[in-house]
Amino acid sequence: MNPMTAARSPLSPADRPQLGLRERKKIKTREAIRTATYALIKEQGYDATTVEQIAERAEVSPSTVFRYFPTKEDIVLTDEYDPLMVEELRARPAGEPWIDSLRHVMRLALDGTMAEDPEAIRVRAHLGVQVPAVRARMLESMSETGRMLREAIAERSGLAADSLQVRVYAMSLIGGLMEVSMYWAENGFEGDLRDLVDQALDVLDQGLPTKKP
Amino acid sequence: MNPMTAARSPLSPADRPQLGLRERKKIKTREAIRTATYALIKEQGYDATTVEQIAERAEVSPSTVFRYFPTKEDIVLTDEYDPLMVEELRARPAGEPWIDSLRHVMRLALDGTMAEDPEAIRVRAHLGVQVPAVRARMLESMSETGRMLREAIAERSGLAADSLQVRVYAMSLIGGLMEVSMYWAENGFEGDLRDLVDQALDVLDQGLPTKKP
DNA sequence: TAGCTTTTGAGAGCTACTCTCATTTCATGG
DNA sequence: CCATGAAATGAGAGTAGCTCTCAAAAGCTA
Repeated sequence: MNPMTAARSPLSPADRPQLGLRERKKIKTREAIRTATYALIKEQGYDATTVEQIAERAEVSPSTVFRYFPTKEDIVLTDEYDPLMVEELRARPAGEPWIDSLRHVMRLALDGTMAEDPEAIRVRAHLGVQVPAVRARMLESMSETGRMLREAIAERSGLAADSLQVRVYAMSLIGGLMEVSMYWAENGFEGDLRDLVDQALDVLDQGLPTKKP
Repeated sequence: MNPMTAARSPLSPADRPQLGLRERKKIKTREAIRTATYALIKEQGYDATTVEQIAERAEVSPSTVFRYFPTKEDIVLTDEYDPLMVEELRARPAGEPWIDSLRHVMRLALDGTMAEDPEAIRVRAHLGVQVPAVRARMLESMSETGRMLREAIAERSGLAADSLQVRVYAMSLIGGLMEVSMYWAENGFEGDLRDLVDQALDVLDQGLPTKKP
């Protein structure tokens, strides 16, 4: 799920001789652009950072930046994990309630990311709160993930993946999960994100705890 | 709620002498810009329509267009209803389950819009499906509405409006409702949008119908 | 090393959007 | 009804994201 996923490729460094020099260079360039972007944003903020500056620091031309990332927001947000998560989701036992499957997959993704680049996850959430364009792009990319979710839900519920019910349900999950990282960032990154996700999934599964019976 | 709300001001035409000439002109200009935009988009599509063209057809300068609408997307999406809906929501009896309140308010807004400008509602949904930027802006504006929703939910649930639970719940409703208009547009605007909203609210309230017990 | 393919850089161009400043247009009190 | 102040407009320059084209550079293959 996007806002809480790794920035750096899981196949990260370029020290793998089985790939041709060309491929290795491409990976390096990608990383250079991202690193430069993160650094500049940390120094100057998102809006004040231009693609030209990013290109300069990454030692490539602006054209190349756009060749690697379709938009400036994508430099911050792209992750290579989503496809993996979908597989993982599909691999869960068919009898398992989808909320549990989701819980499992989310935790997996979060753990993986935390281990690899605990900074990125925070930076993203933070930018999501501050920069509308980034938040928008985040929602976009999450709703793409939502489309995949549909199928998993459909399989388990017996409903059609493109039925109104399944679509609404999937998108409501996405919306709820999105809000978690917003909440986390707005409250100074307090607490363990994974616990927050758990709580959110409880709400999404069972509704709000009824406090006045 | 945004994507299904009126394009034209509920206080529409400029034939109200109690307002000064200045105010009446402003309303007229707003309408001229919106009308021009809708027409041009119908002719050429969203991306092919430039702000310059809009300005020309509306007989104002491009500067003026941006003075009235912060972004091009806003020309299509802005509505003056959201505040009204929040009031309406708050006016519902305190004992009523919020889902019913929401249902009521949504139906109200939809009926109002249908009566005033049945075209706009379709155009918006359609653009939401086709143009990522518009969809993004739609989501943005809906999540603003979601912030208001929080308070109504908080009042009725006894939880804090800014608690994780309430925020997640509110945003999941928003996500679900957003998906309705996407679904509607993608399926050729078949069926009554209000019925679809009703069905969506059922799902959001009770979860998916369990078809294999 | 020669020839082919892919990647890159340079640069022109478009458009959304911002800002400034002079001009016009409305409002108002004498 | 006109003079003065306030608000809205237009013109224009400027920025930045993003696209496209084309020629040079770099890696690949034989």
